Amino acid sequence: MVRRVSIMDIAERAGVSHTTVSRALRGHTRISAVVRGRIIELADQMGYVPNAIAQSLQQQQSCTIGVVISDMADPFWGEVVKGIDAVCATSGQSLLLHAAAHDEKLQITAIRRLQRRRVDGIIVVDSQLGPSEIRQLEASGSPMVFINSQRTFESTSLRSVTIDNYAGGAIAADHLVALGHQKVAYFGSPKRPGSNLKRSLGFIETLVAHGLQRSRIFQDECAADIADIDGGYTMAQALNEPGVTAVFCYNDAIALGALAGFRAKGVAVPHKISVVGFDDLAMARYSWPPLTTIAQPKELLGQTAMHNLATLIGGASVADAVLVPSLLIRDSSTPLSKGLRA
Amino acid sequence: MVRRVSIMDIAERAGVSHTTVSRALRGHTRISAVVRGRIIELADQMGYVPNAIAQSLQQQQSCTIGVVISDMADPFWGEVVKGIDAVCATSGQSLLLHAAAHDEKLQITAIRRLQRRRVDGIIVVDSQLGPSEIRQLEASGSPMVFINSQRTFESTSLRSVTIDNYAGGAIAADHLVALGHQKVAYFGSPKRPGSNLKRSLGFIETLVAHGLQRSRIFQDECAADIADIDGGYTMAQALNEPGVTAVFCYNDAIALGALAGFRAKGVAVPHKISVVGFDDLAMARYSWPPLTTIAQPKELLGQTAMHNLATLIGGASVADAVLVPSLLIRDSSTPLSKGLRA
DNA sequence: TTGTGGTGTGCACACGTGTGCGCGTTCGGA
DNA sequence: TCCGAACGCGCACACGTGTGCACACCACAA
Repeated sequence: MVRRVSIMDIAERAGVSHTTVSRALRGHTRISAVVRGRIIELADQMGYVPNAIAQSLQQQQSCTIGVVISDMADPFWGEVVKGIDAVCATSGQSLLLHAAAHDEKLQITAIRRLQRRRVDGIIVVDSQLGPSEIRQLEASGSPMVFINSQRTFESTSLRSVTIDNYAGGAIAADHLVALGHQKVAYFGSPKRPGSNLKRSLGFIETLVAHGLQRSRIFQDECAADIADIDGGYTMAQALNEPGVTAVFCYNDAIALGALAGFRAKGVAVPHKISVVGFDDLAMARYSWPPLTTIAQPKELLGQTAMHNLATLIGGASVADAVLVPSLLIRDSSTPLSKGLRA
Repeated sequence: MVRRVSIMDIAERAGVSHTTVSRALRGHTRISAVVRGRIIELADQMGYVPNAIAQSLQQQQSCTIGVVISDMADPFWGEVVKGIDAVCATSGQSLLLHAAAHDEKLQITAIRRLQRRRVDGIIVVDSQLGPSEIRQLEASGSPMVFINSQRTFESTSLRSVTIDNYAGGAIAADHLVALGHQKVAYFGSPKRPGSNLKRSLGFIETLVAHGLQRSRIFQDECAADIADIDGGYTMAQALNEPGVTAVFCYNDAIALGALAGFRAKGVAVPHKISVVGFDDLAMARYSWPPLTTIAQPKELLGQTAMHNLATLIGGASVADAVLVPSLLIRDSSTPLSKGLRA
């Protein structure tokens, strides 16, 4: 930290007390115009840069938001953070970012570090914390918002913003039924049990509501210790239920892997089998074929979280937010009749 | 910022001065074992969380690194930031992130904000600052490292980490020549004139060195006001030089657009034309066909930048770093003979 | 002349932490 | 017994900023 000019330095040069300098620069009313003018000019000339750290200490607020993210390089979370930042920028907040892979200990450590830095609030994306950790965090008193957390919780300082996973599954089911598919599969992931269950439930129950028999809905799940994309590849290879003409995947990563798996197997997508993903990753547009998917409003997710966190910091209360995903039709899903003709 | 327990509170409860508490917690030597034990226990029991803001003020260093990034959602920069964070995490630093789109004013504003926060150093990724702004920043004295900046500069506190763009272009040329291509094109972008020039120069001069005539090297450049991916699409559509069998693109975004453009035009990649990109975006793996590209070591870029910045902060001097890209062969490029046979 | 009210400025403290210096105590050796 | 050294701890200050209160000054009216 380079030694920089302080208001004391300016005060000395201007022949006044640091109090006057502080007031002049912050636009206090009862300062004579000439003194204010001289101080402002002097500050500019001396290259004064206010010390936000000292201000934070004095004001008891840091104007900083802590964000805990599982993987910095994940484009999905990148867009969420973009949404968070957009709101922060308007309110003059800064973003303190900490990575913490999918590990409870690491996440807790990251949160503790942010609390040491006295952030005004914390946003945790993709949290996998258990009930005991959450209780512990609640005691710390920091306002927190969890985005797409796998658990729900009841507390005054802890809130969540989630996507409606059940609705997402239902939308996928509606889409495939509308296309005429009669025998379908769900490719799940055990790594995020909460959302996986809801997506599959929304999918299956809606299919049943449309009159499909449960015996015509096949389910598979990849191993927990491999990457989703590899899991998708494996499940596509392993799928040997005759007559299955459509697959709904837990997320786009699995779907992209499935596309590769079906291609390697010689099964044409979408002519032989339709594939639907979830998330709308940036790369879903550029896969072959471009992926039909249930799109999450990623930036909105971040914006909403930040907005609600600001409310929490302000001392007011907010409700948990649930955002609805939307169907994005591309080329990896097609009507059954057309598929059979091909 | 919630009111939290301070060392004064602990001191009061322990019946000692805050000095003793501070020393006990920081592992000072000349503190009796029993007092230290009691204080540590008390601190734990009272839920003491050190105030990093006060520590920063006292120690005159914030243990915080500022990062200015053009677009939070850009997966390329996501990986770079991941590299930065990896090094930061080992040294206990935190990351203060500010977004600033491709705009000199915004970038300067972001840097000023970080300086107010008294970050120990700043990393600017994808800077587009002009010479006058850079001179201005130099005067501010903060150690800074620029990643893939479009300009070079000479200063003690400013350093750069860049990819060897010329070498990247040369590698692409070597690859296409080795595949037997005799007439090729370069799809450029005017938005980043510095790196665009170097990539094209490395590409063209190497081709010439391999004996190719300049008249057999076709160049195009997209408009500055559209997205790269759309530019790639347009250039692919517009390409009507007969006999061109390979295209090297300024980056993967243009290459992905070109893939779509050629597909729409009915030109098969790679059978009729080979396409090579630059960057190795995550989605380059999942395009159709998977994209051959000149891969940038993105995480290494971030790690190196952070490493050099730490050296700069430590008061030592470092040289500018230049990293070499590598060829990543996928399916969008193929030998000429095979292409003609197909 | 005195009282009143407004204006401009400074003193002193607060925020939470770390540390140089000094003081009192204890301990060991001569 | 005495003295120096080591030990254990607190005072007071520093870091840079903001603010409640008090004070001096001026203008104006009574």
